[in-house]
Amino acid sequence: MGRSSRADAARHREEVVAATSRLLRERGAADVSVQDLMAAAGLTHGGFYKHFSSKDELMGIATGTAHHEIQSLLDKLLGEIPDRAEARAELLAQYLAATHRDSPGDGCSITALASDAARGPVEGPLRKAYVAGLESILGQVAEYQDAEGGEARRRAIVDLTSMVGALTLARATSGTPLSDEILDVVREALTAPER
Amino acid sequence: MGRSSRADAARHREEVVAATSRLLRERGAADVSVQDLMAAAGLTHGGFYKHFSSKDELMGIATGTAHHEIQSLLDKLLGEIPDRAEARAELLAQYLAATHRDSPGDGCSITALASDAARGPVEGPLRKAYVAGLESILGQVAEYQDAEGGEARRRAIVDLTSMVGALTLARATSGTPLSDEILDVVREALTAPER
DNA sequence: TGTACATCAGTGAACGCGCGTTCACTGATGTAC
DNA sequence: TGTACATCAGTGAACGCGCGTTCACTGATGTAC
Repeated sequence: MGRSSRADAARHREEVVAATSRLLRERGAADVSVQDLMAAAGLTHGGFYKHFSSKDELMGIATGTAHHEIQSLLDKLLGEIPDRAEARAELLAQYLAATHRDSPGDGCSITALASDAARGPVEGPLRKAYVAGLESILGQVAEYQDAEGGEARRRAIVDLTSMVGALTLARATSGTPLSDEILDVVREALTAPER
Repeated sequence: MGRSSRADAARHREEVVAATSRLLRERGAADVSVQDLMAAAGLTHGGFYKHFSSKDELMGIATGTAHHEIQSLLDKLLGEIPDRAEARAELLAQYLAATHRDSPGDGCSITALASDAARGPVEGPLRKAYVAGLESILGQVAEYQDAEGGEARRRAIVDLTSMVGALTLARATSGTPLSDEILDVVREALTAPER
């Protein structure tokens, strides 16, 4: 084989992180192996530790990458739709959709990684990155609310918990009629005019 | 050692199922081992297959046991408080509490096992038991609503998704101020008078 | 009630497997002159 | 620009480990008479 150029090595690292960000959301930390992740960049597993100090460290890095991807989408959507209420309705429509339910790999990291964050070690890299990202995303969801300050934050918490709960249950029941029903009912309830 | 009596064997089986029901909710299916579960009944791992055909089968049985435990609690609470609105408020108070967040082992199986159901095989015993229990529990939560028929079901879906989302995020952030904030904000939002 | 024997719950060693991590090695890349 | 050498990204075998599952065995329990 022989040594790769610095540019190639940097590209390999990025490919591994990107693949991890996707597979981590799809399968969870326990079900992605170092071998899988390196293979995603066309490499064998041995060189892993030239890039990362441990699997745990990569889990933290990839959690941050996944969160940043979602934060970009939130920023983009709010930038495209000036009216807050409309932007919020569009966010809910995209979030509580069958497409989102069926592609966790490029979907919301808050929902996809919640159980890994809850069950992993409190001081672990994944948990730390998860919590930091959640705080940021909560701030972004608050900007979608037709309110300011504490009230905007409270509404953001209510919106986000409903979104996470609905997507979580829709995924747990996917393939059954209940799954679509959950998405539809919650989306309609959250966008009902009396709110 | 020698053979155990039928009564002892039946007790052992029950102990293993009970321990699984608890540990499964705490750690998830991948992080409970056959050895752990047998040890909980004071046994060694070898005899496991005298009781169950596979670890997967036990995961399905224990999911059902956990669901039944929650269903009993829901029944009991509704039986004790005649007024539906009061019963619902009490349910929300108990569900969205630090105590519940901190003891997943005897807490809501819908929240605790959602990611195992979502990530496991669609035709696996755990997923099947999970979905069946979710339908039943949804029916019970509908009885807490001040409405009938489709409207009661819709409100139950909204309540349950909020409860699941809030508990999930509170657990993912436990130990931080945000965790308590999520429980408080969602509980207050769901029990606000204008609802 | 007592005896002989079959049953089978539980034991503990063994199996193949995949995991995260380590390491001696290879050889193209990067650097010093 | 060309050459000599040091660097280090990637390889693939090896490590110890815990897993789910199998199995020959033990000996108390359950049953038939």
